Amino acid sequence: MKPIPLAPDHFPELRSALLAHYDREARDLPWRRDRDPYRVLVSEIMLQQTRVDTVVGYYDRWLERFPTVSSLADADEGEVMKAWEGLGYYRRARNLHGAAKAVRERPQGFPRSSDELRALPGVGEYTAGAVASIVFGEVTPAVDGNVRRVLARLYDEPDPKPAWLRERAAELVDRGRPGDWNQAVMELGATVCTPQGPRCETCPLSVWCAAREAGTAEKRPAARKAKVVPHGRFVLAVVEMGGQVLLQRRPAGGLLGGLWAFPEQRVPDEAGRRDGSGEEAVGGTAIGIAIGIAEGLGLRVEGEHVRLPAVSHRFSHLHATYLPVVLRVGPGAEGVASGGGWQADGIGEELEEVRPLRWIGPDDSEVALPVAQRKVLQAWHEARSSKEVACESRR
DNA sequence: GACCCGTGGAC
DNA sequence: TGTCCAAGGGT
Repeated sequence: MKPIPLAPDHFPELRSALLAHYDREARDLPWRRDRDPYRVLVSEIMLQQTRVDTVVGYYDRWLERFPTVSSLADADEGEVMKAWEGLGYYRRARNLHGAAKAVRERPQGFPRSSDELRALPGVGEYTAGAVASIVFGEVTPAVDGNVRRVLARLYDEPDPKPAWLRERAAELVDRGRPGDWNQAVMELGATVCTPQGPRCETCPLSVWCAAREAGTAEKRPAARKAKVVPHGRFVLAVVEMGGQVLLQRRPAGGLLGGLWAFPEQRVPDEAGRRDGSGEEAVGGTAIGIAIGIAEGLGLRVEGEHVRLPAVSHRFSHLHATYLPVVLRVGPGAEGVASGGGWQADGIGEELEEVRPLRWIGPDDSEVALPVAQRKVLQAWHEARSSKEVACESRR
């Protein structure tokens, strides 16, 4: 069947076909149960660069803990980060928290237009369009990765530019059901017009699809060349005292910002070693570096220092190898994680914790830890447990 | 436009 | 095992 060249004359028929498909096949997702602006905003922020299956659990727990925009605005930042733990791109959590505070400060309440939504932290062009169309019925496009792929195939365009995508998406939006339309295109991209193995046989748009006719669907849009991901190595100071370890809160803004982690120091990477075995090249110096980290925190280490197995972790833009070293400190070290305070940063109204250090146990469930740090904590706990067992057996 | 920013699942 | 990449935003 030869496709019909897609002209504006065909838009009404195309819209009806996709909306009918959506009405029939749409997945039952938690954030589709109602059109509460706060809930839809939460879902859209969580869904940024994150799969639906991953988000569902976080979404339900989040709304249980922060059911309204004001409850989120009033929440402690540590609790917000804890609720986001494991979801990644942690700046989203702080931005969502900031957005809730911004909404609370608005006399008009929740922003009702895409332009106003765009002013909230963490809300860009896509998210503003999605919320405005879904919740408030604004006739505006929402171009995400799915929409980009669907349009690239529909027009057989190898390298669709943002401006071109915005124009195509805007002219196609269904005037009566803009929110359903935007979700329908995304849903099609996620379930039918997939990156690999698109199911053109079942696609309601196939009769208009130029890529299907040309046999180029799977090549549209053209793949971007993969970048080489650099490797980094970090010595971690696992400072142990009385069954607890010392964590430091990472500065907001950077990698894993706002989460708690073992104090670290980056060490030069061994050229050509990407297999994670390069830690041996550091040899005993890792312990010396770890001691330096601890001393920099005002701690005096004593007794035996033991290295834990290296932990490899892939971030989106960095392949990290962590070299954890367990250090012992004597009584009196509690003070490094107390006596801290809060201090204005002199710019905004936010308070910055002066000494973000704290002791935690192996089963701590209060602080938000990155996945790799959780692995190190677990390795420390297991090493410690096995040693205790060994001591027991000698008695 | 390029780069930074997490994680887990599919192949 | 390596590779891709998923309902992007900020700088």
